Amino acid sequence: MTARHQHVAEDLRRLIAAGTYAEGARLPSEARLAAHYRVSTPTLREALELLRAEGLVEKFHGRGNFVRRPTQRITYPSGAGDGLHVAVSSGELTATGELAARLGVQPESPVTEFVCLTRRADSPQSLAHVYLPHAAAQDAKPPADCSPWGDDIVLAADPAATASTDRITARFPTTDEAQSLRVGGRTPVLAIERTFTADDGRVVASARLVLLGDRADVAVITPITPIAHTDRPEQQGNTLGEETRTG
Amino acid sequence: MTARHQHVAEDLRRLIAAGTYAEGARLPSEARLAAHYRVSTPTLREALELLRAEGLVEKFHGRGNFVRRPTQRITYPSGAGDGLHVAVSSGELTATGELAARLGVQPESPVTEFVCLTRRADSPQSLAHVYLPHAAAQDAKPPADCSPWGDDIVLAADPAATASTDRITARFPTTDEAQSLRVGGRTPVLAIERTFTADDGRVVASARLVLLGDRADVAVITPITPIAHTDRPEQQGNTLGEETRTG
DNA sequence: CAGTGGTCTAGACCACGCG
DNA sequence: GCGTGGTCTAGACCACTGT
Repeated sequence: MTARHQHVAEDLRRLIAAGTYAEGARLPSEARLAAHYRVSTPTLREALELLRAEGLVEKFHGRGNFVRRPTQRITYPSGAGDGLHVAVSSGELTATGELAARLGVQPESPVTEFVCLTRRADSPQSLAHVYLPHAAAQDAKPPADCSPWGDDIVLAADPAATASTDRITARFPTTDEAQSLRVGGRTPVLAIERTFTADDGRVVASARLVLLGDRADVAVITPITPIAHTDRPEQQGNTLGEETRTG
Repeated sequence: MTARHQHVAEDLRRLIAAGTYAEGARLPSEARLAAHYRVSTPTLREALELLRAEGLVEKFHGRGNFVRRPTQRITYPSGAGDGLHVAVSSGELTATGELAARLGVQPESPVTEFVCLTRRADSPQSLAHVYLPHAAAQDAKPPADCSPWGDDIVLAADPAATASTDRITARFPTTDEAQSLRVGGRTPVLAIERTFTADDGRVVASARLVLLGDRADVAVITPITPIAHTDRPEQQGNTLGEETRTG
């Protein structure tokens, strides 16, 4: 814990908190910082990596390290806050095995994909991929304004959707996700696999939401069912196969 | 993307998947691996760091790198799976500002803390801290067997608890959490701040759950309320102040 | 004690961004 | 072209583990 890079990170945190390095400002170059703290460049980079993972700084190749603007946390699903801008794009693809299984359609079926990238003041906040069976997506077009999670798209395409099942986990972003969200590959994200179902259990749509761990929350209210804890796990549906590895 | 350490990591992944390095087996020492791949030790360590973050290997200072046993994912809240062992300990402390605010008690009030560490086959799976106002915890003692999330403890202490509000995010573990869960500080975890409430809205207990991102899921079923997305965020309670920074 | 990982150095060379 | 970050090297020394 008395590692050099920890000390450097600590000092930089202090300076950022004190406002010496203001929000949005560029930090001195890594070479300068390394000279100032009398550490080698890898050590200094390690310190910056810590700050980046904490969401305090943002790096840009060829430009420098910048103090990230403090961001209010967004709370899902209420989507708290103004100033959110959602950019939606759409495309066609054919369902591969996993997606087809989730949607309950034949593999190779045509599927419409909507991608919702939410920003606040140019800072990416969340990324949502919504998958609709082609048939349902007939009259669905990318709305100019929609919720960050694409719920509107699903409801517009198929109002029969009455519930969603979320499977939430924490992981690192894929390369694409990291690029879209403008973070490094080592910033933890909240990943939500969402399945929209109708009353009869039919799957209406599937979505994958990726939120930045340091900018987003998910809020959930659960009724407490005093179930004996020694039960076998048959209480609520999770018929997806158990995974063994994180890929 | 053709970085040396990526190539090394890829090859090691392949060897692990192929069973050349079996589950639980020790990998060759970092020096040997570095020599074999003709890279420097920092580069090789970078590759191992990737695998560790993915949950494929586990490092032990002075002993070596080991292939981690594949672990089934636990799905919360059903707690799917047998073979879970929950160790419970308890203690007393006085509520500091944040905790007192969550529990709705005066700062410096006495609070009973329960810590539940869940393991499967000696592998830590989750860590739960449950906080009960001292008064309610009178007749609550650490049960020999309880749910991994400590729900039982809360219900035993105060059966009035009827709902819980969860605030879920993704982050890195604190030093303590990393130690308890036997992972590095750079493995993403799912952190859940849980508030138990009674019908009248009174806060009964508060809990902090930490799950390993690569070993756990949270499953949530939500009814869809077709709320206009342009609403102001007044729909569901989140009276906690908005945070601006991840600490 | 010997072997292992943990951390660090003082450079080097390459790739990107911007003027 | 110049300054920036991205990656890598070939060592060094320290701390921990087990015999």
